[in-house]
Amino acid sequence: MGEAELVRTGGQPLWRQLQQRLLVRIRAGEFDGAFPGELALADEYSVSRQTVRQALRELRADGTLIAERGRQPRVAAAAEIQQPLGALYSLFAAVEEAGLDQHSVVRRLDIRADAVVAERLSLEGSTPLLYLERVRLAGNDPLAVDRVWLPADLARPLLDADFQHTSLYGELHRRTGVRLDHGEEQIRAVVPTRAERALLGCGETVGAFSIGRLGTSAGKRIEWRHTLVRGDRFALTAEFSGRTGYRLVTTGALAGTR
Amino acid sequence: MGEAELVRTGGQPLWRQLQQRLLVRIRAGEFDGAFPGELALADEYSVSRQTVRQALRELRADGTLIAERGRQPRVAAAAEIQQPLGALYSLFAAVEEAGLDQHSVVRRLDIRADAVVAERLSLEGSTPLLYLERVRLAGNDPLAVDRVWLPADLARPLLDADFQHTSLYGELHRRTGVRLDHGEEQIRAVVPTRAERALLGCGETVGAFSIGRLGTSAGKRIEWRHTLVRGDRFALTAEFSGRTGYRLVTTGALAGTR
DNA sequence: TCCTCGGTAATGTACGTACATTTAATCTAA
DNA sequence: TTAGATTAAATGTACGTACATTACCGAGGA
Repeated sequence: MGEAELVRTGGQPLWRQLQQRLLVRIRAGEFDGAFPGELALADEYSVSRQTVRQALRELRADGTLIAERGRQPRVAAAAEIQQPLGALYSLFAAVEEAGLDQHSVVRRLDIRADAVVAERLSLEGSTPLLYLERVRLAGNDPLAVDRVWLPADLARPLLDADFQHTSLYGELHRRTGVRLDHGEEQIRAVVPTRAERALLGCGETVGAFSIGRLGTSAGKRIEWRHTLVRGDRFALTAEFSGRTGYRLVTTGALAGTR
Repeated sequence: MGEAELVRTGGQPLWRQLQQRLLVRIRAGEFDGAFPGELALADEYSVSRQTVRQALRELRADGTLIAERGRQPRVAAAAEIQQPLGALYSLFAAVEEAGLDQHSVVRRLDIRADAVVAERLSLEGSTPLLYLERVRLAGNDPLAVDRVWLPADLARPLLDADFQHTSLYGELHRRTGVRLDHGEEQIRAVVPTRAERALLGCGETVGAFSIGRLGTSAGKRIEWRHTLVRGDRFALTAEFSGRTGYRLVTTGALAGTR
């Protein structure tokens, strides 16, 4: 609970101390059932309701908490804040939008160790990883080569899944309850090697996006992914302004095979 | 001024009515000199200071207003809302961060007409455009080829500017008062042509980003830009989460010449 | 069984007060 | 003239109160 008293002299305002304490408790899952009301918190921490409201203000604004009149306030489930995430989402949404059939050819699905990838996931070099390698097709033509590594102790239930038509993230969530909530990616422009060109079925004059992605769930590194996307069939489209920042857009991002 | 009294019975809370009135006055430019303090507003509209604070809260959060302790609050000039914008900003910030000298070789700076570009800017095909073509260097090595078209009636004052060391946007703002506030860009992965490779000084196995950008100011299309960036020296790095959305990051995005 | 009517609990709104902290301008004295 | 002290003005923090509004649930009646 809120053992140590809030300090009223310290450099930090009461409401921010309270906010931080609450964040800790939220992340610990203490409030997964029900979040206490403003009055209850004011009582527990011996501060005024206004101070509690100030503490909750940002948490509500950023979606961590959901509170409505008359209702029991609650901690937002990760699912409720889920949004389209990342350049790859943008890619597959574009395929969807273009009305193209979307399926994959699974080239590898096994358990293996890879020291380089393990390190990226903050794991021991010998840790077994589930490895999935697919060629992704839009319509009948190859669009991307996609390779994913997940910790095997988490992802083993995926070993017998059929990834020709199902999405990795959907299957991961269905079978393990885990969902990506954060990630970083690095996008490069490259010239595919001959082997890659063969897989993608494209000529020498076609560039490609090389996208590396580190996905995390609840602060834990869950996924390393590398995707090579044909540059002649896909463009990243973005929109930005001072107010809204940078936002990926899906419209018109996909081209037919030339 | 705030003639009509706020209605205390209506469906809308006092603070929202106040917020809307203030927005109207802000947009009319009434507060361009100085924005009144909370107490002054409370007095003028006969509401409590808390109500005024609630009304101002969102305006401050979204950057419309700037208020700090002790200071005269003010309406944010368009410039102050300016944020790092777009993949190109990300590129040049990365150069800056790497401590590399940044300059350009100006290959063209003239007035010309281009029907294709004019159409993108929603202009007549024969409308004269200012055209600037530069090779941008980081350190001593070419990093990108940058071509910009601006409507000549706006950008003519830039004709005698020296773009070896000054930025287009800075110069545009200084000489015309116009500043980009919104834009769309499309990013492709391509293989540079032989001519482009010569300009960029890179080999056959190097890919490139092809970035097209349409920049607007106050809803008017101001700029069409095309930039070709060496893929071996630059990567787009992004971070995303359900909370924050998609955000470009500059750290570590730039590599030295291999 | 269903439905209405309260009661309860939660947030929303709005008022009030007091004092702390920061900044900028002004005044004063060396 | 300049450095320092004072003052005014602004927001920040924190407390208090009261009542309105909404959602849920349970009890009692038709």
